[in-house]
Amino acid sequence: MFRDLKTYITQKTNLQASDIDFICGHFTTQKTKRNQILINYYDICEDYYFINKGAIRLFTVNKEGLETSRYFAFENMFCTALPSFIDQQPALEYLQTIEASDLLIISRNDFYTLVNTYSEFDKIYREILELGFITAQKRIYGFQGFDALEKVQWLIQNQPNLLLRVSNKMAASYLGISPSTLSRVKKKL
Amino acid sequence: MFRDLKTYITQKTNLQASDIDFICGHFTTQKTKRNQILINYYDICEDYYFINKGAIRLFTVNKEGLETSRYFAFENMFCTALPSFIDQQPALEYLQTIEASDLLIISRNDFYTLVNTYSEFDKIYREILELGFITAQKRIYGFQGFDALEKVQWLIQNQPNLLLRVSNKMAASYLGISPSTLSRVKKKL
DNA sequence: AAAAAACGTTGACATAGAACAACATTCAAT
DNA sequence: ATTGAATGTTGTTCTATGTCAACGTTTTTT
Repeated sequence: MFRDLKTYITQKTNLQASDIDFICGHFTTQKTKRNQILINYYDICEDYYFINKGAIRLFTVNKEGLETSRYFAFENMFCTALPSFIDQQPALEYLQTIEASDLLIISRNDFYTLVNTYSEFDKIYREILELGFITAQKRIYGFQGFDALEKVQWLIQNQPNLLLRVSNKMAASYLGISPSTLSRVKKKL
Repeated sequence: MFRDLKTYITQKTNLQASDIDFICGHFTTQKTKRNQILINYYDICEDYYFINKGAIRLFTVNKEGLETSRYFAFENMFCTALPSFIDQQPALEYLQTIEASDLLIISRNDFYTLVNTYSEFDKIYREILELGFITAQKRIYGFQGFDALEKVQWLIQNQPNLLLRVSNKMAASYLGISPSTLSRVKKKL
């Protein structure tokens, strides 16, 4: 149950097995169906999720009812509506499993307690933030001035899983292009 | 000289004056002219900058020689080419003062030493990362599916300083629109 | 103060990609 | 296995915005 999380923590820290067990003890499990909503638009995010199996999408819906996908997370990744988790403001976005998934869940309180208790766990959080920051940066900069074809090529380079695991529609809304354009571009590759 | 930095740290931590003095002792000062390059494209970023006075732009130049602006920082903000600072890879971007500026500089080594020595300083770094992450997110999501007018309105809402402090050209390259379009859009506001 | 360079504005034109629609295909639930 | 719904594809049309160029204005340099 905690096998993958233990591996994850072991790889990233020097914590002892007993500490890792203690940390894992703060997580509960949840099995979800496909397309199950974990966080709603006006929810204040209270949990951090670790994906044992499955995939999570972060997306929002604009006033015209159009969905835009913000982020996708897969196995062995931590994922949540981080701005809301940090600031405790309404998420203004949805968190949704897009495949039947096995999740490990830790509450915000427990998470920050661990961060403040174990400097090694703090390092994990720091790494998540650093990585999240870099990923977000790359995405901004990768897309700046790119046309549709270049965006798709960038995606294949930088997140090759994504096009294989999610629908064209979702990928298109992640790239900020229309599904038709994505369809046309794919033929040119 | 360290007045603003001391205020900054005092506001964000519970550190004693003596600790704050010790921390400030790791910073050196630098006065720069307008348009002075702090970090070059292939540099590995070794320093963190705190802006006492002035403004810094993070930008890159694509293969066609076109500049795109990535980030602007002003007084009382920390700023660097963070991905390179974190990973010690070539920056692939430039850091440049866009006004005559007074900077405080701390080396990466000293910075991480402080982060690992003072849990309170670690919190500052964590806040920088959290804030950087949220800002980057907001920028991605704020721009997704926005037309030129909406982008400018977003900018006025979220970073009102920016349009006042930087040239149209730089603002346009930050928004991912052409200077002509920005000029036209501004008339409609 | 003069000259040069950079920047901002505006018009005319070109174009990538959105929108819409029709049809084909795949998926998912019973 | 069958059926209905969601997704993917492709053609046509339309629009926002880029590009280019000309001109005016501001800034920088000498």
